[in-house]
This record gives sequence, C-alpha cells and structure tokens, in this order.
Amino acid sequence: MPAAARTQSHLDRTLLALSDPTRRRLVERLGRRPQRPTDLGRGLPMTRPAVSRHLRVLRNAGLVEAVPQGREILYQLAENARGIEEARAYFERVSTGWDRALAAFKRFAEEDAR
Amino acid sequence: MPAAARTQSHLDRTLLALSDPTRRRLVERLGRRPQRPTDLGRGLPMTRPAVSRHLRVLRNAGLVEAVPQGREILYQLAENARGIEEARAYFERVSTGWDRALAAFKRFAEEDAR
DNA sequence: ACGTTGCGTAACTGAACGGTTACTTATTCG
DNA sequence: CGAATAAGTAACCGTTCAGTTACGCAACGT
Repeated sequence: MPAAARTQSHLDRTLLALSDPTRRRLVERLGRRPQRPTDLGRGLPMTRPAVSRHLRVLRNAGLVEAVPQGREILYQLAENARGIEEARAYFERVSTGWDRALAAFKRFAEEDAR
Repeated sequence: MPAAARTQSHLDRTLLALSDPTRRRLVERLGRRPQRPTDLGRGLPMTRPAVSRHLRVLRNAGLVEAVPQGREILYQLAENARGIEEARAYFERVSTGWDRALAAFKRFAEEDAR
C-alpha cells in the first residue's frame, strides 16, 4: 500500500514546526513584537518566499497568526497557542518520568545482579 | 549553491525525533522497561526494519541507547538525555514568555487606540 | 492612472523521510 | 556442524521539505 493519508496531531505539528532553528528564530522575533514578513526575514540567509513558507508552517501549527493591515501583513504570536502548552506539558511529563524510570531500572538491575 | 552540509543542534534532533508519534510511542514503551526491537515493534503497523530505523533516529538524538546482550539488543532510555532537558527548558521559557508577550502587545494596542 | 511595494503562490530541484523487500551478519541451540 | 533467530543494512520507491526564480495581485503614493 503506497502511503496512507497522514493526519497530524497538534503536538506533531508543533514539534515539527519548532524542530527547525529558522522557525524557532522567527517565533523568538515575534516574541519581541508583531512584525511583517519582510522584517522577519531580515538577516536570514534566505529569500522572502522561503520565509513566507516557514510562516505558513507556523500558522498551520497554530503558533502564529497573520493580521492583514492594508497592503502589509502583521504576524504575531497566536492567542491560543495550544501546541506550546501541550509541548510544555509533554516534556514536563517525560522529563520527570525519565529519571524515575532510569532509577527503577537501575534498582532492578542491581537486584538482578545480587 | 547546492545545499550546504546541514549541522543539527541537540534541540533540533530532539524535537524532530519526537515530532513523530511512532517514536514518541517507542520512548513511552521504553519508559516502562528496556526492551528488544522486536518487542518494541509489536503491535505497530510497520515492519521490523522500519522500527529499526526509528530507533536509529532516537539513538542519534541521544534519547535511547542500545545495549547488546548476546544475539539480542536491549534498548533503554539514555542516561544523560540532554535533549529532553533542553526541550523542557525551551518550552518552559517559551510558554512563560508567550503570555507576557501577548499581554504586552495588547497593552500597547490599547494605548495605541486610546 | 500608473508605477511601486508587500506578500503569497506556482513550478521546479535536490535532499531527506518513512516505508517496503531482500540480504548479511552474529549468536544461540539441537 | 547446521538450522533458526535477532538485528541491522542495502536498494528502491513515493512523498514531503526547504530552497530557488518567476509570476500574480491587491493596496499605496504621486
């Protein structure tokens, strides 16, 4: 069977979007103030269309929103960025679980070697 | 110029690795106990080589490690999973910064409309 | 009205991804 | 020794990704 229709969860899209340093940088810039695509791309080693598509990825992940202002478009951090909260919760859970799990295995291994 | 040699940061690799639900699931299973690739793949809708490559991605991200045991290989959560801690810190920072930024913009907008 | 500006999209390209089947290698066990 | 088992790798295929250049279009400014 040649590849099924991929449905992505909120978390999938968020992590994928932010796995790219360029997009993390865009988010960081938007954290300082809402900005136009042209300004956002300034200094980045790529053309404007490339920036435009990075912004689309962030939009599709629900992380940023575009506010048309006449002929310009202001991008800003999304009001309800659920993905961020989900990701934060996920890593919080994993991080705490990690050490507990490792400790448990180690205890088990020692017991085993005893 | 035909594409430079891409160097990925620790955070890049971690987020990319965990943006895939299958790999998150593998990590979750390893959180319960160390397991062999064959066991890890049980119930997943893919063949064993596919699982093998998912594990390689997780290994390259420094999230899991392989412990050869005779003819088998035990996979387990990595002892020093820096990526997890980095990701946790990142989302912690972003999450707190998010609301502050939004509030600041809103304040600014109101002031502007006044 | 018309040139300019800001932005997105289309079409193309090369690389990476995620899956498959077929194979190779190493270890265990009758 | 030789069959069976566990795991990784190789080669292949279709899709997605990240970049480019070229284009289209709406809104401003003179």
